[in-house]
Amino acid sequence: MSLTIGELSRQTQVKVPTIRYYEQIGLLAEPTRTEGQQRRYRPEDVRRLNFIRHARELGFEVEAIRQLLGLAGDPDRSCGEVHDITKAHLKEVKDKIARLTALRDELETMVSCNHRRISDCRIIEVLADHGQCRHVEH
Amino acid sequence: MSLTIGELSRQTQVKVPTIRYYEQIGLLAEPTRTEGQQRRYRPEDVRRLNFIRHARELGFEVEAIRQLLGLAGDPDRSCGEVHDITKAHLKEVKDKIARLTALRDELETMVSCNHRRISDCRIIEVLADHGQCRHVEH
DNA sequence: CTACATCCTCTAGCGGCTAGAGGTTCAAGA
DNA sequence: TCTTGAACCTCTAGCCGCTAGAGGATGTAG
Repeated sequence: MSLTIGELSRQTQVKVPTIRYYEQIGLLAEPTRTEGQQRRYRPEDVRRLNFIRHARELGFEVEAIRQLLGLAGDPDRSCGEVHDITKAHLKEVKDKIARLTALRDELETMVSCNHRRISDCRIIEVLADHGQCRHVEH
Repeated sequence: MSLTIGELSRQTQVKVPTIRYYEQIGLLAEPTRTEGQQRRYRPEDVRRLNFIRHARELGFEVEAIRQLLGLAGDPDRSCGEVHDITKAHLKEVKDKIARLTALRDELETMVSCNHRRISDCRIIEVLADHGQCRHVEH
């Protein structure tokens, strides 16, 4: 019925030390313990930890997850705040994509270097002098 | 003729503690010192630090920059290795863009939540159960 | 009852900085 | 020449989100 930390780890794909870390920073509640002080988890903890893992995979910061968990535990409130957190995160993600796309274009230009001696290498030049490249300002 | 660490900082937009940190980890050579132990930089150091800063902005890791600097200091070698480092980095950047784009789409679906009570909120559901969403595996 | 996989706590480390304490140096102005 | 005070110095500790390892205890299958 109850799970060891290792079983919880296997079911959620979250590493054992990470589970303990989440408990330490208060993302996961302290589970019950056996007489020998080993942690035993309830099946619901799988769901909560999956929530955390998925949110982390999506790039939510721990602090944001903490907020989401707080809101999620209060089923009668409007989900406007949840919406706001997600929207803020979406904006960050879009910005990051824009910056990486500019970067990708710049790297692609750089990679067109044609293997002469270092002293002629465009990559080195571009890195040494920002003005040399068509850099999209950020 | 020589620059204080503050002037170097202003010219390169790299913060003073970061310059000292780069020296500590061996990215920047130890500069000359005044009698009172204050650092004095040569104009060439501006160029080297700009190289480092730009490479960092482009997302190169310190270790990669160390390699690039080593290669750049050896003007007679083929720049094939430089090319390889950049290409590997380009691949990473492309992968990151792909993952973020999938994430963006997922977040956009989530944001279409229509502000009812938390218990109906799609965002919470999606986070709680990975299977609910059309997630691009990575 | 034994073996041994898994668990426990605790501490330290990673990358890439950033911040602060507490003290010293340097250059400009009086 | 002296005095300010901004900028410098070193050192230590902290940030995030884990990850690794030491050294020892527990739990379960055979």
